[in-house]
Amino acid sequence: MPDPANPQDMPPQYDPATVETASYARWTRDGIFAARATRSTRAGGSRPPYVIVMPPPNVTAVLHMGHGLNNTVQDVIVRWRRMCGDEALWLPGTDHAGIATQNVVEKLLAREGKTRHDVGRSAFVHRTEQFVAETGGVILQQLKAIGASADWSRTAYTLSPGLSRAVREAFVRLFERGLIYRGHRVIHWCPRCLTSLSDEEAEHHETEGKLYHIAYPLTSVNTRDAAASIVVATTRPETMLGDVAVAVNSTDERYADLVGRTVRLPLANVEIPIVADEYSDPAFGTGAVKITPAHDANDFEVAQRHQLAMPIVIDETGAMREVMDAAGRVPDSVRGLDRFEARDRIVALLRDAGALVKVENHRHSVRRCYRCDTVVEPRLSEQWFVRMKPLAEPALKAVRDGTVRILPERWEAVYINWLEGIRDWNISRQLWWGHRIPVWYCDGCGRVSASRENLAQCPACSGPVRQDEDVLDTWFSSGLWPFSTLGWPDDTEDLRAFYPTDTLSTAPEILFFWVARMIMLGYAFLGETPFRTVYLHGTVRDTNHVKMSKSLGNGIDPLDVVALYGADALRYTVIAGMGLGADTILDPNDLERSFAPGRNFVTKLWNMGRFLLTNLGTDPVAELDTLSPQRLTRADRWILHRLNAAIAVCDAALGPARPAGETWNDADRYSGLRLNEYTEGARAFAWGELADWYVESVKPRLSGTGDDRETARAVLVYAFDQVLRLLQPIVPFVSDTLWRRLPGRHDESLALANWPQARAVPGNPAEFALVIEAVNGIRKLRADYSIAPGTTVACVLVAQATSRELCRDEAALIGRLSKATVSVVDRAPTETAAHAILSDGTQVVLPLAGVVDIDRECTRLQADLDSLDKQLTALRARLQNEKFVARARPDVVAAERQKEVEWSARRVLLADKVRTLCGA
RNA sequence: GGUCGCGUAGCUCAGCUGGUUAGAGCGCUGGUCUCACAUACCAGAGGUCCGGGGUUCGAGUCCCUGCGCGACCACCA
Repeated sequence: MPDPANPQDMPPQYDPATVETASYARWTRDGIFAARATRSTRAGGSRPPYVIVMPPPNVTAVLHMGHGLNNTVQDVIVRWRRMCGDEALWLPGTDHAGIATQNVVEKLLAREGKTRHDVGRSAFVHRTEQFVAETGGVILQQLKAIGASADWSRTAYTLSPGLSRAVREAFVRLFERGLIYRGHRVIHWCPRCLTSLSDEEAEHHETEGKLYHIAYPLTSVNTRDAAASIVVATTRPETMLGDVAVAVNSTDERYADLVGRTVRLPLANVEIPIVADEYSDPAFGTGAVKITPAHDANDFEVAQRHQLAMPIVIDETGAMREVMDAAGRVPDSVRGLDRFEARDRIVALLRDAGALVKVENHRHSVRRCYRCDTVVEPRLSEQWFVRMKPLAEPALKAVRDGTVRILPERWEAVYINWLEGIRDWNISRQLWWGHRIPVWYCDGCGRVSASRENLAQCPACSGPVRQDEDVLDTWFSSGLWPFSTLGWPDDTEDLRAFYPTDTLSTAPEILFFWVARMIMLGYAFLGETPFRTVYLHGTVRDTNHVKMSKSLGNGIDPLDVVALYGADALRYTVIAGMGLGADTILDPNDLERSFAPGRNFVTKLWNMGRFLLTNLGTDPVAELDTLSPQRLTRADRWILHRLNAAIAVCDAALGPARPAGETWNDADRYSGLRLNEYTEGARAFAWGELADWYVESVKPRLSGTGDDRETARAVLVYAFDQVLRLLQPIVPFVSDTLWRRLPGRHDESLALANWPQARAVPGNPAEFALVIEAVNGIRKLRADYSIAPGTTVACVLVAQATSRELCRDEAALIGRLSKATVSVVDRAPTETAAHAILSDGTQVVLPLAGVVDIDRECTRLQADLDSLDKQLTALRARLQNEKFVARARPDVVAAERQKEVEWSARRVLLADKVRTLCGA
């Protein structure tokens, strides 16, 4: 059993499995994710609240990459804010997901050969509750496996008693304000789910269909008539059985004298009028449109205008049947047929009757149920609606004036456009699983009562009442989520401390379903926006850019990734690739390749920690502040300076956390939450600077003695500590595990440590850059001349006067990192040699007596010189261009001038070298 | 039909208000098991920045246009 406190027990490869479960258990035990209302500044505490409510996954869901992505985003943000000293709350929960869950349970019943009607409503609901209790919420456990730092003590559920009370309160308040009404309308109906759907739930799909031209014969024919019939065009011939009129545009001269006449509806054998209505577009089809009020929303409106009947000829299952006012319309040979079979049959019948004029191919969009993909049937029925216009006003204003910002910015226009044209929301569903509509009907006096409490009798006449059979759209309860989860409608401490929340992270697909409704309802009930930032991330797709989904078999199971490479590797990979709003492309067929960046980085961090912990020794490590600034070496100053730069990059990428005032100002509005930039900033520092250069440079100092060893240990530990802090939000497991082993940390938790801040660095931090250049120069020469890695070469630095001292001081370090014996001189030796010229003009000279290929070196040098000449010429032309000097930004011009000086100096040296070595 | 986005190295992507010789990771080539790390290190190859116009001293970046993808919205039957 390895001892995690003993660095000797650290294996060279990080093994996430041994660390992650234990880490998470410890975080839970220590309660570090729990937020307390009393600490919020809004409740008299000292910490600004920072709140994210988790988009509740369906209670029956299992984790997929979409969840993995979104919840990692939220976790990174909330962990960042937690370290910044905010009272950070990430509030988790699940959604009862009306249709989705009911469908799952119905499928289970189907396996037993039963339908929900066989078992009855209360038994069905009970069974569903049972199912949810047994299998639901699995996803929340899975989220823990990827490190989600949610406050699980507050886990909410839309169908819990508390949230159900919020739903009733919301419904009744809207009802009392006249914003909820019952209407007889044509709505989208799913014949498979047997429920109505909102406009948003009926998705458009482009479909290759046909446009049928059907002749409706005039009932009486004049000699003046050009034809004995009027031809209508339709994509859905089966609905003709429900036709009540043919509409033509009043401006359409072709049909001017037919208006007011009647035609005989084929097959149904009913006489129907020809009416004039603006709805008919003369340019489409034949310019004459059949009117089927019960099965088309537009036709419904036409029928209302003309006071026509509205016979229903398709039943709720999508089968042809006379349902209402349609007696005799459905021929025997069609009755009972599914609508699509009926279409074929009717087309055949029309063809036989000679009424089918022609059939054209026609591409159009067909709406399908968002849950089961069944083609939706427009259907006349009685539903509950929310009047949206008044609710939309404040929600529009909030985004327009910057109270709420949406990232990426382009979605704001989409949001505004949708809200401006918003239509009433059908909230009733003919389902059993959900919040039953809190409305009671009195058959005695006809009163309709919405009530917070269950009613046993009519409040008006005390007669018997019955509750509405329908349930609410699942998105109705979701819309209350940011405040129902905090205890609304009660005036709770949580609500005061944490509402409004800060950031909502989700996929753009549910901008209308959910985000806009939360904002509208937040204003409706709290008078305030539910959050200040909407962060819309992209979609996870495979390498063919196809959205990952279980049904397509192109998904990646995040738990597989966790098992293979660890949660940190998953998180890092996903976050590093998070361009704002951009899709994430991963290869489900090559997890190794997809997640190597994360796995490699985590291993690198682990090994850096391993080196540090095994080479630190047991002496106490000094605090950086206690060291005299004079003791800092060039490397020390450089790495501390680079750390400052990294912190600045991360801060700029992440922040600002919240608007400076009531609204976002212009500078802040679209900045921040660039998670990929943050990750890259931290990675580049950790790997490219700290590991590659500082750790390498510090090695001899650690095994030395005295003050310098103390300094090196102090700086190394400080820098590593700080970079672990920067990385904690992204890779919490490995960073916390390493951090806890640092001297003096013991039982602290990195998740609660302070976020890094820049500190003043004495002296010139840039000097070390020359060391790096020199090492790179020598390495390049070695590679160019194929000098075996084992051999140490002699090397001369011909230093510029300004950097001579620096080169002398650091000669040993340069030599060690480049495997060379370095000496520093003032003038170039004349022997045959390879060389490189550094940016300050210092030359690296590598004697190659007997080995160097003079011709090759000359060729190389000449090429360098040519290239430099070319660039120098372009640079000088630019500087001599009056317009450039006059119009370019002054700092740009200054930089170009400086460059000209440097390049000229290099050219002199290079030309000199070419002359000595190559003659000519 | 309307609106919007994208097209930069073999792959996935950065490139912020136009201004050095366009970057990273993965992959590839060559070399290293160098006492933290071969899930690593060192060096390298690889780009007409989708095509065509234009604005500008200067365009991957701005404008127009063409091509190719993609998303969202939509009551033309």
